[in-house]
Amino acid sequence: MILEIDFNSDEAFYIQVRNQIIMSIATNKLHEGDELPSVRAMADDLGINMHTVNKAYSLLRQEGFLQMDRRSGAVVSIDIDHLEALEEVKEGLKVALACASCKGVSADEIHEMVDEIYGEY
Amino acid sequence: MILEIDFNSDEAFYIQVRNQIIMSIATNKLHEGDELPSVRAMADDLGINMHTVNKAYSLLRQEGFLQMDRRSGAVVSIDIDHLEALEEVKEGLKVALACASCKGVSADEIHEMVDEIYGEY
DNA sequence: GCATTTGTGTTATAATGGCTAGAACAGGAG
DNA sequence: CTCCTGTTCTAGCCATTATAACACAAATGC
Repeated sequence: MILEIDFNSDEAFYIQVRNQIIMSIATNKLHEGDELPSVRAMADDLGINMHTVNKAYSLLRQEGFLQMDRRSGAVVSIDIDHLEALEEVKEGLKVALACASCKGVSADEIHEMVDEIYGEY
Repeated sequence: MILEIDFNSDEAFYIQVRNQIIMSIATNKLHEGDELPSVRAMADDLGINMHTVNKAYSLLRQEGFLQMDRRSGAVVSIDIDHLEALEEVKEGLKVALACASCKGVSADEIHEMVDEIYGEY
């Protein structure tokens, strides 16, 4: 578990932690069943507050990426609801692709990017 | 200009306004040179504060979608920097696609979605 | 022509809520 | 009992949102 916080980013710390954990799962650096460090250990590592990590973990649990238990800590456990996932991804894509389209990015360029990113998974 | 604010959303009002204006440009409901309503008029329409709209307009100006003038108000004026646009789009896609991949969404399904969304532009 | 009114974005100030954090609490493991 | 979990309580700070007053430009009335 090697995450990095960008203290100058305008993204909230807990969002950065959440995103990096999701990307770690996607890139196979984290697998189903892996235990994450305790909120304190992770917080010390990153130089942020335990609460901020806890918030990230809670969000990930709510989004179906983790399960949390008082004694064993947080465990990667992905809850897949395919239809819901498709809907959520699509909502996110709408805004990003609207931006892209306005700025003259073609559909082909988007497809290339998608393949490039998915190539790492 | 018919926008709608979701008062229950966790997205800030000014972000909602910004996103909808960008999507309106992408879907050709707004065109280069079109004048947007004054911040007061728009705010009254949406039932929010003038300042919130002003913040959205300022952000859009900073992102290269609008130009603002004290007398003529806000005008759609797209400043295209293709390389920068590609980079920004890619950053946004990374997180969204990581989520998608974790939830079992295939690259093909993403490509379908991209075509579906881009079909409206 | 000039004063007034109306409309524009801007600035100053303040209330509210989310993000972050420190300290103390509750419960299981060794 | 001691150490390690996550949880709750409390508080400071900053972004978001809002009200009021300002500064400037255009249109209106005389």
